[in-house]
Amino acid sequence: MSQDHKKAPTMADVARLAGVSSMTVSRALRADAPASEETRKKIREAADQLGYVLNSTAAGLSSRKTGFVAVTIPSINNSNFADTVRGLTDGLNSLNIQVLLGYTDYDADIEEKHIESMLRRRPEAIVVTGGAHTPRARRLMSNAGIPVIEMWDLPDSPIGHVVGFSNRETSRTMCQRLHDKGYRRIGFIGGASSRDTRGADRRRGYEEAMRELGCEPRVTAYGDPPITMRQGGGALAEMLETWPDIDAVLCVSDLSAFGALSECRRRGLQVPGDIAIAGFGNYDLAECAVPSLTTVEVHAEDIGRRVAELVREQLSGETDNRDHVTSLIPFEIIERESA
Amino acid sequence: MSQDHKKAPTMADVARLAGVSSMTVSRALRADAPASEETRKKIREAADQLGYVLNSTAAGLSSRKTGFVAVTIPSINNSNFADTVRGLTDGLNSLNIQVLLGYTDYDADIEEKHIESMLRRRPEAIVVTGGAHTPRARRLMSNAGIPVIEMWDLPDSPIGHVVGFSNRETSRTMCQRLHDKGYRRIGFIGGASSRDTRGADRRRGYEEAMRELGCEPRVTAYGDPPITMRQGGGALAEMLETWPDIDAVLCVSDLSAFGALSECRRRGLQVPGDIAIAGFGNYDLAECAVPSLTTVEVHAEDIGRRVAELVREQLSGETDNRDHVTSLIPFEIIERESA
DNA sequence: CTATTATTTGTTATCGATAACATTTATCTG
DNA sequence: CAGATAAATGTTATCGATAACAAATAATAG
Repeated sequence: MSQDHKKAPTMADVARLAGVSSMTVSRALRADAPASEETRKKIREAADQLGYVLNSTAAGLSSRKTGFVAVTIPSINNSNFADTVRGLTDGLNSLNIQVLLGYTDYDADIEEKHIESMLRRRPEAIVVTGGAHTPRARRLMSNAGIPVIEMWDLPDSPIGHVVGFSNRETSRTMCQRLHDKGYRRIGFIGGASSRDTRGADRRRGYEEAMRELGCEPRVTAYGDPPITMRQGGGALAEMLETWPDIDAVLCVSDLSAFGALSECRRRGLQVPGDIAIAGFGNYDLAECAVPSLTTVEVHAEDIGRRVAELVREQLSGETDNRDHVTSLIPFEIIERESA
Repeated sequence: MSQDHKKAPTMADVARLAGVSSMTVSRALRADAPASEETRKKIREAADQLGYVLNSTAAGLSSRKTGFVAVTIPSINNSNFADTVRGLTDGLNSLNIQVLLGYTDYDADIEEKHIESMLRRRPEAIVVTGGAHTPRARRLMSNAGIPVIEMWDLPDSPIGHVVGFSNRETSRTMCQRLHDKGYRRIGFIGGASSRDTRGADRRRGYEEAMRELGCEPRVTAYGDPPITMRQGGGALAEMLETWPDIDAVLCVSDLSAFGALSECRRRGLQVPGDIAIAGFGNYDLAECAVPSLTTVEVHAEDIGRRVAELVREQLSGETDNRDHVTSLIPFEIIERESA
């Protein structure tokens, strides 16, 4: 139970106890390195007895393999990104590579800080969300000499590989779908700032689609990203104030869509009778809400899995980061009750 | 744009360019170490020019300060834990300490694996969720020679400090509240396995309270933890099958509570008229749902902040881990429309 | 049974920074 | 302005492992 007192045993300590050289210990504790089963056992016992835990800081310095990949996502508390991280983590698990996560809070400056401090730890690859970075962040990543992957977006000038989809296209498609169903006075609810670049892209797609369809765009920008459920409700109220005749609302995410839906219920508005509502992300919530939400499924976990694959390929030298491979992860519209 | 080719510049490279010793570079790049403003500037310029990024792997090996804390949480996609991580991250930020996160998926064996691989990286402290660990995990943490903090629970035999609350008590209190409101045939919806020890504690609290109140406990265990919204709906259906006369349901989390709520809506049951529903966690969802959910607010972010404080105290030597400080974070019942 | 090859183990140098100590340069004091 | 104190910089050893090379031991072939 004593702490801080005795310093942690080192490989040399284990070697001494087992009566071998520390190089043999190093080898015995690694699965791939050659060592006889006999000594392996002996060494494992000695290690156990001392409570030895490998110091991967030292190992990393020496071998130049730190065994982790740096990843930044905008928010920890977002089902979609969580799914991506899960796919990524699972995919890298088999390579014995861990994920070091940084949350940017949709802020490029925070992202830059994270990127820098993560790079200090010498990750074997870096994965970032989106294509909008500070110039310095771009430079840092480009010069790091490791694979760089941007995900969840299709940047105009990618740094390395890309795994994502067109957010613009998702809302264009959804608008088209709403139009096909006969809705004409379609509004858009999203965040007030463009910090959430994917949200901003969805809005852009909406505006383009509306113009192409000959409809007037009606945007209610409300709150800082990520726009919450409650803000979704507030936004709907504001929207009804401005355009009382609205007949459908496209929301930047399922969360705001649910907020809007709840606001409708409180006001006694029928969904989709009086107003249709569509979301984005296909959160659990979308399926479970009453009425269930029409939304966009983006296969977030697949994004993570595909990123993991690319990381693996690049680390094993099969691919070069300069190839700028772009993996499109297809999205799909999930039609449910709300629209 | 070239990668992999030139190896990253080292401190020695910067020193050479700036015409000083590498020790001076080391000092100049750290805020606390002594160095003249003049050389600082000169060195920063040289570092910029070379695109130098500190290698904190090497720094950590030498200084025995890795600048991060290991944290395990059951699930990344859980609003409560996300809040705790936010509080923790923010709190440690001022100390320039990062958080390395591991997700255990409510599995003690996975937790053990994470703990081991995290300890290899020599964190300056380790924070784990709950008090249920494998014997080996306990041993590893005890022997690591670093502060250990268990959170979100009140373990019977804590390893070091504890920051949490009694999950049992939350559901006892909620049961009492429901009873006060006149409900008597109160059911409980939770996961089928005891892997989620906090969920199991809540169930235990429910059962105790029911017995004390002279009511029969009615538990529907459904699905692996964490029980989802959809499973909450399924559980409610099952519960109504078994006990059609139920008049209130206490759910292990707001997610399952929302699922149950939706199921009620689909069946045309009034909430709280026909059935009252109470959740746990005070997710955004709870406030936004119609009807809004009565639930338990546990101040998850405060837990994280308090953990960060304790880490700071221990690293600065103000507290000793063997003191076994327990910080109780008070919870509260949020009464809303659903019960 | 010797020569040859494969397997296992050991030795030494090194990864890139910082601690600890030594030295030089600047600043202050009477 | 000498002597003492403080501030800035340099030197050397070290953190704990692994790579690269070398040696010893075991296995195989002729």
